[in-house]
Amino acid sequence: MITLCLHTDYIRIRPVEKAIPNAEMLTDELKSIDVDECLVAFLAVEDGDGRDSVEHMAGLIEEHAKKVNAKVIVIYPYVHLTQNPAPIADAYSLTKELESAVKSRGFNTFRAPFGWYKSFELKVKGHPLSELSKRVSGKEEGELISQSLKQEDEIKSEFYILTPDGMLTPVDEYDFSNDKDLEIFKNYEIKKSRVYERVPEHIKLMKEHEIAQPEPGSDVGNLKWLPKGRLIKKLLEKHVTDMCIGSGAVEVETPIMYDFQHPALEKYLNRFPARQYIVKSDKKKYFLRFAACFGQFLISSSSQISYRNLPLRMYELTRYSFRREQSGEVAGLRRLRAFTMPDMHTLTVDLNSAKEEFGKQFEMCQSFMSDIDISYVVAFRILREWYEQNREWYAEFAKKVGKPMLIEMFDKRYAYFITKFEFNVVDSLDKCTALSTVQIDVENAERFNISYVSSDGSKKRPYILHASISGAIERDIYAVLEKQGMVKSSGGVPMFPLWLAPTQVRVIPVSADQVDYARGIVHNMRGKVRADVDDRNESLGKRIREAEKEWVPYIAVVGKEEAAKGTVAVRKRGSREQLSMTVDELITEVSEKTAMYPYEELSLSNQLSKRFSFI
RNA sequence: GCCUCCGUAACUCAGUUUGGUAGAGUGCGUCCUUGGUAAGGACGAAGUCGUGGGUUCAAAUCCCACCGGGGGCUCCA
Repeated sequence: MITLCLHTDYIRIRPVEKAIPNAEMLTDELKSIDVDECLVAFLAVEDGDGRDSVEHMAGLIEEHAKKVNAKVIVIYPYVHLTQNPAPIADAYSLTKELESAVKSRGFNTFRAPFGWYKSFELKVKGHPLSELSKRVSGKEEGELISQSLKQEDEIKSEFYILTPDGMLTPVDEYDFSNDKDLEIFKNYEIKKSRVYERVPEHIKLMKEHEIAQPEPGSDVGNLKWLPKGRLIKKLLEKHVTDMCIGSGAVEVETPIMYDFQHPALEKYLNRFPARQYIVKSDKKKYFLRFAACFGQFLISSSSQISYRNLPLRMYELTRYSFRREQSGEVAGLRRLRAFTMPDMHTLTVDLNSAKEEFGKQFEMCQSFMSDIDISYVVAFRILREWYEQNREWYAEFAKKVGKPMLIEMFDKRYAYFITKFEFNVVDSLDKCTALSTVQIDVENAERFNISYVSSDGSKKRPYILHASISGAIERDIYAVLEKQGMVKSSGGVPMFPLWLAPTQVRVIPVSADQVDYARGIVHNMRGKVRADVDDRNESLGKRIREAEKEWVPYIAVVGKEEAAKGTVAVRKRGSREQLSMTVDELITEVSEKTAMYPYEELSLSNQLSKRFSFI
């Protein structure tokens, strides 16, 4: 926002015939303005200006007016002062806001009509303070872009394919005919354009299954989670947390906002390619975390750590991590501004130990991906000289994956890591998205002053691994829904992994006579199996159809016969056969298949007659 | 952030080209039906046509801006 302030003997303003398309209505008081002894403020509102700019500018005008002893202020919208004007609607409303802000500071105000060509005549007093230009910037906070983000353009890297036999082939020479996903991923990374007009599968499914929805009452990329989605998310969160703690991690919880001025944080911020949310508290500015790195590094830095304690793993489930992605980048569950990420950092004695941990965490990631039943493409990003020293080690990974994987080799270390891997998924629109990732960090021990005492009593810097075993939880759900959406559209039977299914067993009484028996079954399953009863007054066929549409893995029908024998007629998802089972057999089957996973109740009534629709 | 498409009942959508103030299916409610493995039947209620402005005798329909969503660019967990 820019003003040119002129202390004048008088000003006369007359709008001429012409106006821009969005000009304001010409009221009588705007048609001719004649003011004596006033401070005229020519005003240009710039792109990015907001309320703060108005307050700030009003303060400056007040200060200046008092100096020159002016009692009357004339605001004259004059876009030509800037090369970077605000959108017209913003400019108009902020112009009016500035007028009222000035008025509320005790001045008489006039305003020239907005959007009209005007002729004016004025006489500027000659004293030294009569002319003054002021600029306040509304951009100072919105545009904090890290160095790393700016550097992205300059990074040079080359792509290869590493096959399980240890062969490294430049991508251009590799034959992709046996691995479609890898080819799509390669093209995606090397940036060829794709044109799709379809809505991705998961966006339809997350609505159909009442999982999550955008919340227009919040910022973009901040979702509302409905009971079924909350349940799935809770189970995934619990599972990855159990895995990390099971691997020996200590669990902590750290603040979600951090001081911009903190020296270590400021530098780290500049090494990470993300935009931040800013929070103001009194005069201080804080940014919302984009990961748990700071919190855990600050803990590590103040802890007393001996080489005997290493490798030291520290874990937190960040609900939430915040990245203020450009609004156009936010999409469905794939990319959010607020997301849940398990973040584990491992301090290791030396690079050998770091490599060993890296390998273990790689296997944890593989195991998680298979738990949610998704296929993935592995990519490694490697500093070239590090690769040269560790060729065989990388070949081992290719063997573990059993499939060719993409290698990106960079000559200059542009970030804090020397190597990392990612597990990427390919979705229904051929988009590729990273889930799990682990990185070996060689910078931040120094930056955050993290050290351990080695066996000879000296202080040493550890190497640090950053690990997100599952990747963002929302993205896991995205990956599951995309995969099942693709199964569905290719004519298969989509389903959730059993341990994630909101309803695992749906009991359907044939007639009202069996409702009590059905409720009894559901009651017996509580705490072990998520079951509900479709006790609505609908036809049997319709209730079965709806259970199928909800992807319920086990549909248990109970009629006269079953009630008499104490059995259920089970229809397993994917087959239309009927299987007669006792209730205990069914409970055992589901419990056994889900024994390796967490269990949570669904927070909806287990009687469908009492449920309502959230959408 | 930029480009682009979209926004009509709780949901999915028709109606917008050629302006004359709304329709269907699903869901919901009431009643009938009391079922044997993917939609039983009848009746009924329900809409600021995303918001605000403009053009017009008249706007869901034409114009502008804004808000929200999808896709593309860019970017990432």
